[in-house]
Amino acid sequence: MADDEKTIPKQTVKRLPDYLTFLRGKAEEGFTNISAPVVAKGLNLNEVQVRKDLAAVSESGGRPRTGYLLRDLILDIEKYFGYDNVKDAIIVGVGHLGSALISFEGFKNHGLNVVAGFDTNEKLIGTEVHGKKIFPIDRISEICKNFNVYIGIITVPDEYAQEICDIMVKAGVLAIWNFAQVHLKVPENIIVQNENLAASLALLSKSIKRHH
Amino acid sequence: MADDEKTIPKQTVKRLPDYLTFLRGKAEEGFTNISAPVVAKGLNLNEVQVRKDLAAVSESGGRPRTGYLLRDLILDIEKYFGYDNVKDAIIVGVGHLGSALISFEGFKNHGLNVVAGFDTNEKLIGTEVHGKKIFPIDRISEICKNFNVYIGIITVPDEYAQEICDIMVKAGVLAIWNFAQVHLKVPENIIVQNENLAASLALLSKSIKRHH
DNA sequence: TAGATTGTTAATCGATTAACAATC
DNA sequence: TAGATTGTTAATCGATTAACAATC
Repeated sequence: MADDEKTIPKQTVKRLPDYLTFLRGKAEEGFTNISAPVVAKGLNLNEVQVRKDLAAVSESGGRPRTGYLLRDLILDIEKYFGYDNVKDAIIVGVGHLGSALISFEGFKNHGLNVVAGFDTNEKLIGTEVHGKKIFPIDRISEICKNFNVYIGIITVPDEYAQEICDIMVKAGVLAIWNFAQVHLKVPENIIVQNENLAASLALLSKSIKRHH
Repeated sequence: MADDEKTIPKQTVKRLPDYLTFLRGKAEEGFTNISAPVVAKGLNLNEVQVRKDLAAVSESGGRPRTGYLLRDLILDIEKYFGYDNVKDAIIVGVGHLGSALISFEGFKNHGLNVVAGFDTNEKLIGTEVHGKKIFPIDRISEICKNFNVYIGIITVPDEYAQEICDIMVKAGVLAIWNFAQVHLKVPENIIVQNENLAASLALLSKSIKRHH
């Protein structure tokens, strides 16, 4: 079987979602074509960088003078991320952050679907939060396996994060999005992405210091 | 006045919050010393990289064989980020995500303090969400100026994000943490950090594809 | 045609990793 | 002393930017 997917540089992959958001906005405004220089200006990036990024992901390429067909370009990026087949995820920990994420509209646009929430809180179990059912922790494995869920989101307090992580791994979860401020120990083949919100904000506030 | 702060590479700065979280955990476990190889193993990073990172931020340096004094190292990182003087921030948009962030415990550990929330919802105005008062949008400027708030968090629906951004800039906000999926237009001197949660999750789910 | 834009090759830049001497 | 660890210099790697020919 051919490896028909070009290897796209890591940094480029990180920028693709931003391009996608920007391009979708332009499409809504009624544009049908878009050029690299316009995208670069809009997102405050280097022109050549954008050109290379778009070239890397675009199947049909752009045309001198007119640029890219906006619709095709959007489809190419969506295809790269596999948005054609929606992926399911579970959220464990339906506190403030967890329930905010359950209801997060933005996921839809990126081919993601939260199928269920899990919590230890008896009052929550059996109820629905923003239309998603909440189950007890001990049903994680069963539900993940039945519904082929490979993505887990951890929004429990720090001290329970590792425990939940272990349960997820046993349940067949392959990728974990971790909001707890804990470094999770996982087998080699499992991918963990730590979302340290406080750290992000700290970095932002740090950047003020320099200018001020 | 001396530029007594070494310029630390951008990528190193990004890792510092992770070191901090890890080191604090080790301190709680009762360790008094820590070496670069231990940190590297714990966070799955290259040993030399950690050594360079720690050397960049540590004032007193480490010692062969014993490593760094854990307490000092933590203080050095905290000092670098300026955690000695807590910084205030406001949140505009007290929906699910906004109210989750208001209550987010993690901010404390990073020298950040949310002083107030703002919303258009009449039912919310005047109430408290997790102990923070909610004000109407038209009081953003007054409150930011009175309390010297330079950090703004945007958690409103996409279509209002630019409008809120403009109000913040006029109110003297210097750094904006944007959760809306919109590219904000700001003057040159204002820093915007986009937190595209859906995109992060998309990247994570993408990484599964490769291994699976 | 003239000019804007693409795609690509080459040059630069910064970050990571390797190698190693110095130290306790 | 032997061995682990630091700090630093050099080599490698990857990403960004510059330069430019090809194209419509």
